[in-house]
Amino acid sequence: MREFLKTKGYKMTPQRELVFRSFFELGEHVSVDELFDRVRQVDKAVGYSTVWRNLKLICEVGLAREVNVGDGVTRYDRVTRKPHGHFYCVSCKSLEEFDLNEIAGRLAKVATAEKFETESFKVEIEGVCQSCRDKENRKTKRSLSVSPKISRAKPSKKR
Amino acid sequence: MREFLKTKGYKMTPQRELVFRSFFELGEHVSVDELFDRVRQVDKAVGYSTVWRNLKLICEVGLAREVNVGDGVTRYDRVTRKPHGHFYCVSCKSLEEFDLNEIAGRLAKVATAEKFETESFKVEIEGVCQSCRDKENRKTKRSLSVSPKISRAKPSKKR
DNA sequence: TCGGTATTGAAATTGATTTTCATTTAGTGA
DNA sequence: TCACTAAATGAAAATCAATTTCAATACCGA
Repeated sequence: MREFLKTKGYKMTPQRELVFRSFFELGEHVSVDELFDRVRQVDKAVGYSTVWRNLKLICEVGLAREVNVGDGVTRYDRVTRKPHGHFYCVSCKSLEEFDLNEIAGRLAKVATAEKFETESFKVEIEGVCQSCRDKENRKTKRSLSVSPKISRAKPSKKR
Repeated sequence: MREFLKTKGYKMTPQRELVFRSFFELGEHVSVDELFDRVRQVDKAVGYSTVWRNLKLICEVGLAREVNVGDGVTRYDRVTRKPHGHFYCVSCKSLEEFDLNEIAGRLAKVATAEKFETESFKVEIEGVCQSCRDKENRKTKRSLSVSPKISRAKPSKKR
């Protein structure tokens, strides 16, 4: 890793190493905040911007990609050998992956047909996962819920 | 439209009508700012929040969807009969559509297999469109460009 | 070890999005 | 038509994630 970065003109620091390591430990769909929390568990002195910058760097060198599911927070997805899409559960906000093998091929074909030079795909399926659906069913059996008109509640957060 | 909204408990106002009309005139991938500008051309008195709220409302009643290409601005896409994906040109930031017919079918199959209740799909292909590629080619013939390390320039803006 | 450059951390800034609140208005029912 | 109530409006403020600034510090090659 150190060598890899060196060739690109970056230096290695303890903070950077910790951020990189934490990111790869956490795996998929990590937000800056999540990564920050993780890093802080090990070293309370690391600043938020350091985590942010290094996460960007991980993308920069091609080891991760941004993922945007429309809930207002950017997530970072490790770049793996296999292309994959995401199930995004609008209820519990969870993100699950599914294989994109065969679909990717078709997308590539579409792009080529349109003379578009593809860098990457993003495929998301939004909906409700099974466990949320089960929960919902149990609930509506008792009380008929009324949904509010316009609202997108967001949990608050402290840095 | 008026009747449609009434059944859902919403009132019709001149501002709302203007926002709705402007949105459908503009067509695809509209940002709040773009819509706001358009509305203002007709009526200088309409507030930004009114435009914003009514754009949300358009989504709420199912006539539009949010689209997020990761450039920091949410766009709103008219819901049409045909499912479509987007080409996002990372160079000129343009968004073009492509037909999703056959791919949508496959995605639906994947979702079903995973017991996921699908609400919608998002399919994006990121890359470089032909005209940008042409421009790029012409440029690099003269000077070898060096890309900056970390940077994401954003055009500034005034409300 | 030394020097130049990259990195860090705290705080400030940005820019989009969302909410607040006082005021106005649409639509309902008398 | 009139009055009333809930909804809508507009300006300004608040929020929130993302990004930049800047002074201090740490890497790493010579």
